[in-house]
Amino acid sequence: LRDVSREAGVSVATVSRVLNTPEVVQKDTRARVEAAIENLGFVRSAAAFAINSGRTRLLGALIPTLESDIFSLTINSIEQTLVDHGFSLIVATTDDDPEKEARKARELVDVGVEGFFLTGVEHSDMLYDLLRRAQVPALAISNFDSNFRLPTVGYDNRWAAKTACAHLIDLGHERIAVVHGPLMGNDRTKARVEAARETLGAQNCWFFEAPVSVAGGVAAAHRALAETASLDAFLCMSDVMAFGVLHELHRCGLSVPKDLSVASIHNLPASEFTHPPLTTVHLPARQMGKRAAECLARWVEHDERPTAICLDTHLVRRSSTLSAGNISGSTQVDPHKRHSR
Amino acid sequence: LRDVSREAGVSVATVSRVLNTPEVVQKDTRARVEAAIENLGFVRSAAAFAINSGRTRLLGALIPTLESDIFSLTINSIEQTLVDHGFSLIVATTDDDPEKEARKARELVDVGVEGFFLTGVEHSDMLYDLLRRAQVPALAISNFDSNFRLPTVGYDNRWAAKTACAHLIDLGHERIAVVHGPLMGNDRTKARVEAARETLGAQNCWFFEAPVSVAGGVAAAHRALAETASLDAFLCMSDVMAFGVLHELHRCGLSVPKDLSVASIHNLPASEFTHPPLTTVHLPARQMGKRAAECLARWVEHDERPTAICLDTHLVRRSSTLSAGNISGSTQVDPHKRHSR
DNA sequence: ATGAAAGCGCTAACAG
DNA sequence: CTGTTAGCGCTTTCAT
Repeated sequence: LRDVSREAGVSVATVSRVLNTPEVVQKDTRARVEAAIENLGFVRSAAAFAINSGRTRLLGALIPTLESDIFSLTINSIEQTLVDHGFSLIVATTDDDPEKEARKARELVDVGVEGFFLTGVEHSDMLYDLLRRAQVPALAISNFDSNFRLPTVGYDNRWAAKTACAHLIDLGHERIAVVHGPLMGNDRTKARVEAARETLGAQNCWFFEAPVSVAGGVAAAHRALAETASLDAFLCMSDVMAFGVLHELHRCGLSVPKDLSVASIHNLPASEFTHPPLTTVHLPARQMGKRAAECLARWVEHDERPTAICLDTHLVRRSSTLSAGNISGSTQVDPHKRHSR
Repeated sequence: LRDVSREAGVSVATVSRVLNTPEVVQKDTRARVEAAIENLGFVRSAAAFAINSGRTRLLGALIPTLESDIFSLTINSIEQTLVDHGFSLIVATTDDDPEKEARKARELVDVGVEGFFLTGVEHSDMLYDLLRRAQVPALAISNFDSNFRLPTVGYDNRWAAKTACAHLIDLGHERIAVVHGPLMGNDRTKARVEAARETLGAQNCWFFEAPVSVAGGVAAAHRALAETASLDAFLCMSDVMAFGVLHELHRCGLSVPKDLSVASIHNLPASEFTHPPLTTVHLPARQMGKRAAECLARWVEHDERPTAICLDTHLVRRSSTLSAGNISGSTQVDPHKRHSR
């Protein structure tokens, strides 16, 4: 910047002005300065700018993983929305480990983020402590809880699970295998599983935990089929696992929804095109990203602490569950055919 | 920091020391300072640190989108590897638009990134200009080209396409529908399509462009079936599109691989569990992320400009293409059954 | 409209 | 081992 000022024959103050408030500097002076900047290929120091303005225009997102579509969809949406507000996004993955989350949060504070997107409502005290000390606004996504200490922008995971359960019950299903990812450190899954147990009744459901992946779904279905007689339906806590369940069921010669129904939660773009198309509870990942980004941007920018936002979830009925018209007696005796319709 | 020094009754220099080189300061002094830091909840200013050290520990990734598994897998891997090197990752999406890419790159330079991951080898001059002026190292991923002006860490897209084509030809297929995403701004797709045209022979293949998504694959397959008689096989330039093709074929009552073969490129985690499991050319996304992250970290840290890295790709044969044993005459006359075996 | 000068919060010689 | 001091590169009064 000093070089530029010399090259243009003006003071550093003037150069700084054409950088920040070009309208206050005379036209020809500005032209000269801009030429100098161009010549010297000057790029202003981010650090120096930050130290004076107190602004870094950096936001951080702490998410379990990017390998799950639900999060990559959300993050993509957050990033795209943030552009319009002039922010850049640092992503950090936590693998649903609160310790790791706190560690990475610390690193993000150290590089100067002005705000955080956290996932869920289960965090370590170290993280809360950091947030308080560094005075950094933080939003929790993927969950809705108006009583949580941080503002939440998300959906009601319990409700989503209940919706799916109610649908299965409506269809007359009674014996249900619930397939879900690791409970450890994952409050969203916990909430869904708990809601399922309550809605279905503990004696009507069997729980199978496996990694959140297609392969995990395959493994869970395999175990469910082996360990549980006369199942009516599968309820998966995430679509990717449902993909695996569908695959395994097909491999075993079981027909969906004729022999068993499969319902899920997420509604990923691919879920419309499975065999058969998947009945699933839609979770508005993209919309959530957008709303969360807007909230945090406003919070950081205008110091307006947002209030919790609850996004709508709803059942998308497709053909992996019986259509109401089909609920008439069948007389299958195969152990894996449903025993009640 | 001044507050801390006052609270601890030492100079700011000492406080700075316990922050950076704690071992050089006396045990009890250090304890006092640390207590003061704890009391006041002091967090050092990232900007001030950066202005002095000249380091931000920030790297930027410019990718088309996070909504495609191949990129989210890569980014996930990059982020995880970077942690070990003490870097944080800013992600910015470009939608394969060089202008947008250059704009975002500019923003990233303005927030102080020390290095870039770019996608592919097609970029705007503005971007190169920026890279030169800001003196920021940049790596190109998803592609291998040892002659490219920037170091590349990727795979040979032409070779990947050729591998898939060769497999289809080996199987005796002659009339092939090539399904691919938008060519505009996407050098990876261009390379694959071009290689396919050369390998297959222009008179043996038909090209169908659609969005890179399952729905896009469905649409492309629909058009291919309607517009082209007696197709032998589908070659998809990305697995997600193959998922859609498989779906549409099944919907039309066509059997894979009996009536038509389907081959693809990517080998996503889900591709093992389609119906039938997908024959596809494996692209090592995670490994690429890891290698790229290591290269860029080393470059930024030790000023060692890396040399291009070409990662291995290989065909993963599954059942969406005929097994060699099956290549015997069939006498179907349905217009969409293959005419030659 | 422009320049001079005082910091921003911290690090790094250099002195003691 | 610890304190003093001079910046780092820029923004921002306050004069002119």
